[in-house]
Amino acid sequence: MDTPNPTVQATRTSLDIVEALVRLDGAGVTELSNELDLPKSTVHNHLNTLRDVEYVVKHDEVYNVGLRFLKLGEYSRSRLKIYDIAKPEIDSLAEQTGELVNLSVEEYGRGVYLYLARGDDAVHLDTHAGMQVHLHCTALGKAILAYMPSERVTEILDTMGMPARTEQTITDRDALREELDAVRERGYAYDRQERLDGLRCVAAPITTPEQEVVGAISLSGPTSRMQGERFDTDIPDALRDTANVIELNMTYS
Amino acid sequence: MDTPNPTVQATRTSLDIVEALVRLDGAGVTELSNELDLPKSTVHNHLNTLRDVEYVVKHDEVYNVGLRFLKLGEYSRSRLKIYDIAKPEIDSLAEQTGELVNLSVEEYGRGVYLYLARGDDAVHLDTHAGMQVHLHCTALGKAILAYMPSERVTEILDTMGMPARTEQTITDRDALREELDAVRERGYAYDRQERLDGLRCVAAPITTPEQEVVGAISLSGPTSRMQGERFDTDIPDALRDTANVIELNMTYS
DNA sequence: AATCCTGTTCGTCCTAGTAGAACAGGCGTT
DNA sequence: AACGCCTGTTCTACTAGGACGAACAGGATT
Repeated sequence: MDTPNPTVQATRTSLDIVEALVRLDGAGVTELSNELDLPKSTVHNHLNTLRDVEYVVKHDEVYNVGLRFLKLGEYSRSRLKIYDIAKPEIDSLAEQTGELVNLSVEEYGRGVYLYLARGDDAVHLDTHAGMQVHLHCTALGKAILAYMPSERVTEILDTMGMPARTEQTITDRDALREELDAVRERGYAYDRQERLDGLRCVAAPITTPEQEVVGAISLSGPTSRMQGERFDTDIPDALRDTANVIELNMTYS
Repeated sequence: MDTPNPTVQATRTSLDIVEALVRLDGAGVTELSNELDLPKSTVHNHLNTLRDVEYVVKHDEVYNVGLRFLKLGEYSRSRLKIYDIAKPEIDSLAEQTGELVNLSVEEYGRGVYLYLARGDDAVHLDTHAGMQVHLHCTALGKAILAYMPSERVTEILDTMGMPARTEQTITDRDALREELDAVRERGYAYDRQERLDGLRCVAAPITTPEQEVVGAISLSGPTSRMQGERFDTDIPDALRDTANVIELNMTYS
């Protein structure tokens, strides 16, 4: 899986260019050529191709990614059964609590946000659909890790590492393992400012009847509102309720 | 623009494979090989590459597009200023009218839906974010075409044609030109079952102070509810109001 | 007017992607 | 239980075609 099998360099280059366009928020040929350390003509060829297939647009000597990606992105999300089913439940939980509620799944060892629902008092974060996060430093991630086979957890930690995001981030494997044990016992996971200072989250896993985890839902809020009974029981209960509804709808449809 | 300049074949192939994965809703190597008329090993190489860069996932011998596209798609949309600004206005218009309200822009001669807001009574259509439609058969499209330079309209009609979608679709150029004149006079466009039977839409363009069109908003509903004063004045007025708010926010921000 | 940016085109060399066949493993059938 | 028929994967060779560097063309800035 990590071994570089026979592979298509041109595809890598094209996608590198697309990613650079995102990173630079639009760019010209020369800029990309410098950024990626490729000859201008190569960059130009790829951009021509991407434009020809209508994946990239050009306005006034500035290239950018086109809306074909929107179509693909929407498809990549909607093909996941969990998205359709969880969306309305998450919406109502957000409205009910006023907070920010998220749906995410694991892909390539990272958590990917599928959908975010904002209640009236929801915090404003950098989170957005499609965003990737490390699993070890989020409630979502810990909820997912806790219900994964132990070997897969090891594998993920090996490849992704456990970088510190805040002072509170768990960076020790054994500590994380203990935390995951606790998550399994409780049935939900906490994030106490482990990814962002001032932010606390609670997350519940979504599993199949066979106890295979397919994703997680979480609720995020400022430390000020996330404490006491609300943080200890009310929100966890609400999340587990919602998770249960989603699980039921997943199995019977 | 249509001339096949020096171009990267491998990139085309990779994207062909991705599109085939969407079309087939997930597929195996052999299936793709048949669908695209390519050697199995070539398909396999591309899939390996796409998997290595984490754009494609594989579950049980079935390949599918991954969530990296979600990230790109969300970016491709959110980088358009009109999206951020129009979204809340459209949400409130949908809530207020109970119908389906859409935001779209033109790209490569087609209309692309950026966002859809559903009111309580909204019709259930095939429309989804990222979907592409012909401009000549939708209210959205006609609102956009009406405010485009005439040569660009000709160019688009030349490359895209004017296929009939229903009995009502305008398939004659002169008739369309007249319709576009009427749109400019009224300030909004109609679709009277021209794309889908039983569906009527009203659309208003979003323009810059220099009268350059940057997109359009539309409202769709069943013919039963889209008639009389509501269809003739109420909804058009509401759309123009919303469009004006969006235009103002676009210029002053 | 001359310099210094762009983006684009051209032509060559050799890489590296394509193609086809052979291999390996599961599943279902007989 | 052994066969055939699917998969996906690996291997090897040939040569198509993509990477590259330099040259070209057009604006803007000086």
